[in-house]
Amino acid sequence: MENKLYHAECGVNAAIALFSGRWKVIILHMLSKNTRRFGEIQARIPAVSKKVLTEQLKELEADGLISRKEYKELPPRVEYALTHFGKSLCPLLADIAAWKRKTIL
Amino acid sequence: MENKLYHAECGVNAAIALFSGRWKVIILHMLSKNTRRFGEIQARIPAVSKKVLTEQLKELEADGLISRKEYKELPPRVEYALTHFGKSLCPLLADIAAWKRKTIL
DNA sequence: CAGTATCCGACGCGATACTG
DNA sequence: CAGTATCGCGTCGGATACTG
Repeated sequence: MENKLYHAECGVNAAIALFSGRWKVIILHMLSKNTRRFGEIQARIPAVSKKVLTEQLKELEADGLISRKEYKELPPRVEYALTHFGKSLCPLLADIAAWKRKTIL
Repeated sequence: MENKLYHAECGVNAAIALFSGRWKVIILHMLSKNTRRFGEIQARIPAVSKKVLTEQLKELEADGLISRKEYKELPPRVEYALTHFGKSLCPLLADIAAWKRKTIL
């Protein structure tokens, strides 16, 4: 993208990309209440497939929004949690929700 | 989407969809400063094709974020402007930009 | 349990040519 | 000037089967 346009949007698109994805907002909201295991997340989002859930979690982790802790046990156990960065996003999502509510009513 | 999940995300995904799109943030930002004609918008975003620009403008209009006024002249003239709803979105985009700046630094 | 591997259809977006 | 029509590609997400 050209510089003029970059300054116009000020990274908004890049920021949006961090939490746009079919299940990311739901995952972030879920983890804001509790650390969760992979299976728990999947159980609470019945419509998501393992492949897609894995992808979304990997992207969220790569973007620094969530952390992944693997316990070397048998059977394996993995815990996902919000990072500090991820927690900082929650108020913004609340603002977005509030904006939508205001305008629909 | 199921009800439980709907309540979890509180319409955030739907709200995000209103302004996620390759050029929507840039268009909204541009129109926040001035009413613009189709050709002016295109000239300021060289990378966008007519087809895609038309699509994005139509979606923004359908979502109530911008208005389209057509003057029956020859050659044709069309003016795009932010609606009140569209203007209400700008502070939110600024918040998103601010969030991103804070965390990158 | 927590993933991978593979296939596939839908959609977003860009390039190009044509039109009232 | 402000579009429409057509084509094609890349990415996203869903379905299913397999694995350490």
